[in-house]
Order: sequence, then C-alpha cells, then structure tokens
Amino acid sequence: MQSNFSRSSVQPHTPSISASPRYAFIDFLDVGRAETISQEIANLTEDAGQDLETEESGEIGYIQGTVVGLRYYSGVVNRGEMVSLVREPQNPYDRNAVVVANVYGSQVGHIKKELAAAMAYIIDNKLARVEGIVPYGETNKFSMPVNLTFLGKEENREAVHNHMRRHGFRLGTDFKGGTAKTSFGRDPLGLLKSSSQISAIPLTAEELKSAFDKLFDDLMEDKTREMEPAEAVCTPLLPHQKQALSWMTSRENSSDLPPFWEQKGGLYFNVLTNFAVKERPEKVLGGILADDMGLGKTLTTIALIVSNFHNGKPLPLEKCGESSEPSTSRKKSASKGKSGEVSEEVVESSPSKRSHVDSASADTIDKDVPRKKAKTTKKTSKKSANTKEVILLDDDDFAAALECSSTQVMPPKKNVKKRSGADKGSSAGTGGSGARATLIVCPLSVLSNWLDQFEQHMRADVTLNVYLYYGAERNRSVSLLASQDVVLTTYNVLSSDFGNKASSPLHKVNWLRVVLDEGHVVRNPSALQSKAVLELQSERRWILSGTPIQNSLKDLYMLLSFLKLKPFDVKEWWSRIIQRPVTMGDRVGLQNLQALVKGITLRRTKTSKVDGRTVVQLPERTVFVQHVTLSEEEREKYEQVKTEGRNIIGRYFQEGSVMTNYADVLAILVRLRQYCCHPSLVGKYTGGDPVTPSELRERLINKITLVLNSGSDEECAICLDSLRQPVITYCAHVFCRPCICEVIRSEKEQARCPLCRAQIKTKELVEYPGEELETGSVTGEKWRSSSKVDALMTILLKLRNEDPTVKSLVVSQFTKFLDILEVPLREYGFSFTRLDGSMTQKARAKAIQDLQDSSPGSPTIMLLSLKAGGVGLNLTTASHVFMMDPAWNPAAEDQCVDRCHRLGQSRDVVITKFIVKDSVEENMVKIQKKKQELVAKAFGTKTPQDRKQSRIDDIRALMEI
DNA sequence: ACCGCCGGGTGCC
DNA sequence: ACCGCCGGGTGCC
Repeated sequence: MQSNFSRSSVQPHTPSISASPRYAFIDFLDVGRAETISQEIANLTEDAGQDLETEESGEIGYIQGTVVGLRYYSGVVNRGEMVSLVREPQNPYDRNAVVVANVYGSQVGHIKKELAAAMAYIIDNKLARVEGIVPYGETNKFSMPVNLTFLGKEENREAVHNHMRRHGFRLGTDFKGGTAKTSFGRDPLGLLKSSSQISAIPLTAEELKSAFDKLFDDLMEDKTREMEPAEAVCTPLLPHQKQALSWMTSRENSSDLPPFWEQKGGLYFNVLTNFAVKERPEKVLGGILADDMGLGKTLTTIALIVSNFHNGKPLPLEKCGESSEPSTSRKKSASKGKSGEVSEEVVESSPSKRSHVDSASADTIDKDVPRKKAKTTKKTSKKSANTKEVILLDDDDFAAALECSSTQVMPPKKNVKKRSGADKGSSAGTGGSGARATLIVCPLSVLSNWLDQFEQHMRADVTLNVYLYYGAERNRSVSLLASQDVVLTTYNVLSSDFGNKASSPLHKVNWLRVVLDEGHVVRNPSALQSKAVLELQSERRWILSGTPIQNSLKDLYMLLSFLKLKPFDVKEWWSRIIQRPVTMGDRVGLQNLQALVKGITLRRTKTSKVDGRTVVQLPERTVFVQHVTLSEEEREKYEQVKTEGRNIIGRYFQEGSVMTNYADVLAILVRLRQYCCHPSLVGKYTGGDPVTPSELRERLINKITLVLNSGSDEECAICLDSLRQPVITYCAHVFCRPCICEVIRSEKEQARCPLCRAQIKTKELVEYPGEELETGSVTGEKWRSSSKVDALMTILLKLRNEDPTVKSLVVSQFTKFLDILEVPLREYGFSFTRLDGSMTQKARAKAIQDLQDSSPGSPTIMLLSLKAGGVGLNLTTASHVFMMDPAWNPAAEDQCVDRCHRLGQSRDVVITKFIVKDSVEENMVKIQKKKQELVAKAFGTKTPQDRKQSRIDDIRALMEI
C-alpha cells in the first residue's frame, strides 16, 4: 500500500513537446552521435519533456518545517536523511495535505497543516519542487523537524517567496549558513549535502566527460575468478567467459545484502545513501553484463542458465542419450509444419532415468524437480507424437527459417527441443523456490541468433526446453511457460501482451531469471515497452548490452529500475542522489555513481586483458577510401541538381526557415547523395508551390517516401522509436500515426507540430502509401551503369580472380541501389544474397545462413542495407566490406563492419569506402571528421541553439553555400 | 505529549 | 461563574 503510493508519486511525467533549455551535461554526452537532424530534434524534445522538473531548477529558498503524525506510520528516517514530499489532494481531512515519505517509500508522516496549506499551492502549480532533509530528532515519537528546500525556475522565485509570506512563512535564502546546511551526522560520503554547497571544486565538463567515458571501464577487479560451465555446454568457454560466468553466478547466488547495504542493530543501512529501513532490502540478484560486442555475451548467458540453477548447481536436464542409455525410449514425430518442412523430432525420455549431467547436484536440488520435470516431458511428448502440434513456432515463415537453419547447419543435433504441448495445470518444472524458467527478451533481429546459439553450444544428448514465445499462435498457458527451461520472446511481443490488459502470461509467471538482451533498447521510462519490462516478476534479472549508456546518464536509471536496485529504482532518489549531483559536477556524486556501476556491472572491451593477453584477438582491420570520379554526363546532371537544390536551400537561409523546411532540405541532400551512386535512384523533383490539395498530397507522399527510403534511419520525434504507421504532416514532418494523433488529441485545437510548431490537424495527416509508389523506379528502364557501380565491379572481379573464396558485404543506405547492383552481379556470375529491412524474418535468416555457409558454390556477396538487422548479426564468413555511400552516422558504419569483424573472423578485414570526388559525399566525410575531432577535444556546454546552428552550418558546408 | 489544546467541573482559604 | 483555575482526555492530515 505504502509502496504503491510512493510509486505513484514518482510516475514519470508525460513528455511534453515544448522547447526548453537542456542541461549542459546531457548535451556534451550527446555530441558523439552525429545523426539526422530530426533525430537531434527528437533528442531535444525528449530531454525537454522529461527534465523540466528535475533539471533546470535552482534553489529558491529554504525553511524548517515540522513532520507530524509519525506515530501513525511505520516509515523510519535517520538523521540527515532525505525525505520526499508528496501532495495528497485526496486526503479527506485536508486537501492541502503533503505526505512525507522516506527513501524506501514508506510514509513517515505529514507536513503540519499550516505549512502544508502554503506549500500545496506552490507544488500544485509547479512553481517549485520541495525537497526535504530531516536534520535531527528522528527518534521523536510524534513529530520531527524537516529542512525544506524549494527548487524551481528563477522566474518563479518572487511568486514563491510572496506566497509563502502571505501564509506567514519566510523563506531563507542564505544557503551557506541557513538551515539547509543542518548537520549531516552519519554522512561519510557527504552526499546528503544540499547541492548548493559543493564540497570541493566542482568537476569541469572535461573531467566529467572523461569520468563518464571511463564509467564502464576497468570493472575487472575482483572479477577474475573463473568457473567451468556445466557439462551440458559443449562449447569450451574462453577465459574471459569463464570469468563472466563465475561473476554472474556469484551475483545470482549471493545471499548477501544488496550492494551498499549493511545490517546494523535491528536496521538495514545503505552505506551509499545513509538510509535505514526495518525490512531487509530485497536482494538484487543479477546485474549488467556490458561486454563489448563479440565477446560472447550470449554464450556466457547460456552457460549461466545451464550451470546455475540454484547455488551453483547445474539446471537438471533430461538426457536424451542416443546411445548411452538403453532404457531410453525414443519416439520420432516427423510431422509437417504448415510450411511443409519437416519439423525436428521430439525425444521422450522415461521418467525413471535422469540426466547424468546434473547428477552431481541431483541430491541437493529440490527433489521434486526431476520427477515433475520428467512427467511433464512425457506428457508433452505424447502430445507431440500425436502429430497434432509439434512445432511451437507459430510464425510459419519464421519457423521455416529456423528449420532451414537447424537442418542445414547441424542436422544431427536435437538438443534444443521446441515443444508446444499445452499441459495446463501442471506445476511441473518448478524448483523449490517455485521458479524454473529463464525468460529472454530480445529484439527480433537476434531471436534466431539465440536459437542458433542454443543449438550450437548445448550438447547434442541433452534436452533443454526452449519455448519460442512469438507469433500469433503462441501458447499462452502460464503453466507451460513456467515449466520451460528457457522462454524466448521479443520486446514487441512482451509489450503488446502487456498492452492488452486482458492477460499477459509472461507477467503471470514467476521467472527464475529474466534476461534483457540488448537491454539498452529499453531506455525511455515512459514507453510501454519499459513498463512491460519493469512489471515482470523474477528472482534474478540481467541486462546484456554492449552500450549500456547510449545517450546520457538517464539511460542508466531505466536499467537500475529494472534491476530493482533500491532506492535508485525510484526517479526522485535517482535524481537527488546521483543524477543531479553528478550533473552539477559534484565529485562525491560521481564517486557514488562509479561505485554503483562497479557493483553491478561486468564490462570487458575487445582490448581488455585477461592474464596479460587481450580478451579477443581479432584480425586486422584496414580501411581504404576509394575515390570515384563521375563521368562527364553524370557530373553535368549532378551539378544541375546541386544548383537547383542550392537555390532552394539558399532561399530558406534567407528566410531563416531552414529548420522548418527540414524535410525539403533532407530531400535535396538525399537526391544529391543518390546521384553520387546512380542516377536511377533519384525520384522526380517534387518542389514548387502546390496549387491543389491533391498536388500537395502527392508532394507529401513523395516526401515521406523519400524520407523513409533515404537510409537516414529516421525515428519518430515523439516516441523516439522506429516509425510505426508513418504519416507526414502538412508541414512535412514524419511521425508515427499513434504518436502524433495523441499529441493532437491532448492539445486539441492548439495542436502544433512538435518539430516546427506549425498548426496540425488529424485529417491533414498523409499516410505512407507503401513500397509500391516509390519514386525513381528502376524497373522498366533499361539498366545502365554508373561510375560508382563500375568502380565496385572492377574491385569485385579483381578480388574474385585473386581468391574466389573471399566473401564480401556490399553496404548501401539505399535499398534501390542494392536493386541496381543485383544486375551486374548476376551478369558477371556472382552468387549473392541480400539483407534489407523489408525482408521477413524467414528471408533474413536464410540470407544470413547462405552467406555463412562456406561450401563451394555458396554466395560470396551479401547486399546489405545499412540499417537492416541492427546489432548482433553474425556475418563472419565475409572479410571485405564495401561501403557504397557515406552515412551521416559513422557509428552506423562501424556497427556494420563489426558484423564481420568479430569473434569467429579468421581473415583480416578490409573495408572499402566509396566516395565521389567533389560531391556532398566528400563534404559529409569532412564534417564527420570535424565532428570526431570536436568530440575528442571534450568541449563543454552546448545549447540546443548551438546545436541547431551547427546543423545549419553542416547544411551550408554540404551545399557549399 | 515530561507538551498545548479543548471542554467539563468547579468556585474563599 | 458572562470569569479563572484545575485536571482528565486527548492528540496528523
């Protein structure tokens, strides 16, 4: 009840779209990301929306107040502790009531009514926030003092002071000697100090940035013990993976108090925050595995699942011995899926026989486990034998893709058993604690990777029950899910289940372990996805992420929230104890942050050392820039388009309307970049003032198509996610339909475009018509080459001559360009595959499979769309990468290269970047370089205006205006 | 709360 | 006795 209450008090605010200054700290952390303009605007709105409250307020005044009614509540508070003050307008005795709660969320009392009456108006009207610290008197039975600090915008200072004075309260402002400074008895870290009194010299922006960069570095100490995985894992672990396994196991089995908690007397103290509670704080079993890509986070996690069921004992698994166990009865059921492909067999093992894999632990683990487990299996198997429901993969396409992968790559392996039995009502599989299953949530793009990896790393004669909870026909039986060893699902499935309030089976299961793969994708706490993730019930929680902090310190909040690392899972405390002090340059705050991260994170980079050797020895990686000179004809056309574009953009500059005409500017730049690749890419020109509504409509459709196909990886500026049901406004900005409709709904007649503040209406939104209406159709025209295509083909042919086994990735941001490249590749007899965003999972899996196949005659080239697939793809058979066009975001290019330059790559990797001389492409590269230098210099504050200016400067430079 | 406040009991010393 | 004083009951908002 009380915790419910405190939770509601820290509900994140609905992001508002008003422009507002941002914090310097956030700004310079963002600098590394050179992305599209709209993304940057999106970032602005994101930060503005979320931090209006916490981040732009200064101290307005302080006063000492009284907390009363202590005897009615259980919340305890110590000398020097922070308390939160929450309005309670529904209080039947006083609608001005202000509740005082301690950091643990327990109510301590109320603010005395006279003061509450004065404060209520100020809080309700957001003139200021009020933070409280209890200076002494914590043992009082009936009331205690509290030092209140009012924080708010400078412009509200007068109003706050006047209002308080009208109620007979005089706010102090002398923070150096005032009550705000009241003694902090037990405060070894000094973190309870009011932020106005910075103990030492504040950190400079430079120091802060470097500290931040290093936040996740060198988290190796005391994490060097190694642990062997259970026998059921057939892949030998590398030393660093054994260390991770050991660390993760100890994090899961620790019966210690959570990090930073100590027991003193009858109370539990948090040494970091000095808070004390009566109840033993919930254990935090888990943490963040933040190893670099390619270090084997997946394998390590599989090893953890299999090796640490309870207390370091392996997960009891059936052995489906092909030979060693004579008593094994074995049934095959080769039924067919709808796709017509043969499903894997399902193996039944008799209940009396148990896997030898877990024999060592059989005695110590809850005796119920093996028996029940075996029973379940038998039932399931019988059902399966009925041929009724053999494949649990409900998405036929995807199922087919997986079939293909399992039959082609490792035909004999049957260790990952996918079952579909619906043995409802069975409590099978639950251990003593009631939880057996591990839930893995991942982006769709790495789903198949997880299944492949389970197949690869599990011994063939052991059955690990893995249920893929995906697709329309997914089995929603809670008992079925709970009885699995592993349930695999995607963030989308999880949040759509969660959104349909009716029932979310995943939220009804008590998981042994929940693993968030690529956990950084959940970072906006107000997104449904985040809520869905936070509501999962689990004993242990893990986040896997190569980049745990993507944009700013705030990202970490979401992760701590998921891990339930109290009190940082509540926004107010996270802000007061960590984010605000660090942002303010407080050294102690930073120390605390570092300690926090260190306690729960393991991170190794490709260059981290284990026993003096780097963790991973990757082959060399060399980058060549291949300059391309346009033919005379191409150059003529290019210059013509450039002049047109420059005129238009020049006019925007004169009008000062570059940002409001962003879509046009982007369109022009895209057209130029397309010309650099191939003239057929370019759609027809859509400028000029529209006359009729249908012309306007057509123009908008052209624009949205251009934006969506520009390869600039547009995000919706409202939800910051990839565009869903994209629509374009009359002011030519693109959003998800649900997002922009929500804005219009809430702002009613006043609704304005979040990006340019133009008036918008629901009926004026124009839908994206889909791929069919794309501009610049390639088909129909007679195929012709271009200078860049010729340059690529020349190199590819030379490469094939030298070594026909070499495989290459040909990467472009324009899928249309990939279409064009297919023609000469076919003509010259190259066998190739293709991977782009429009492909189904089945097709993607097959494309990857084909490329990874190294038998003679297998494809040697993959045409790859830059934004396809995201991270996690494994394309290690390829050792050459051709970047056909420069990306706005160099990180996207690196990521692409990392798909082959990773663990498992045996050859040196050669990267060739094609750049057209004297063109936007060359200018883009220059700007990229300049940006990287700036980042390296760790510059200080940068306002959104500066940022916008630098964007405008970029456009100038690109267009040579 | 070893207080303040309220309201009933009481009323020379 | 329309007061003062005493002492018991009571007590967040």
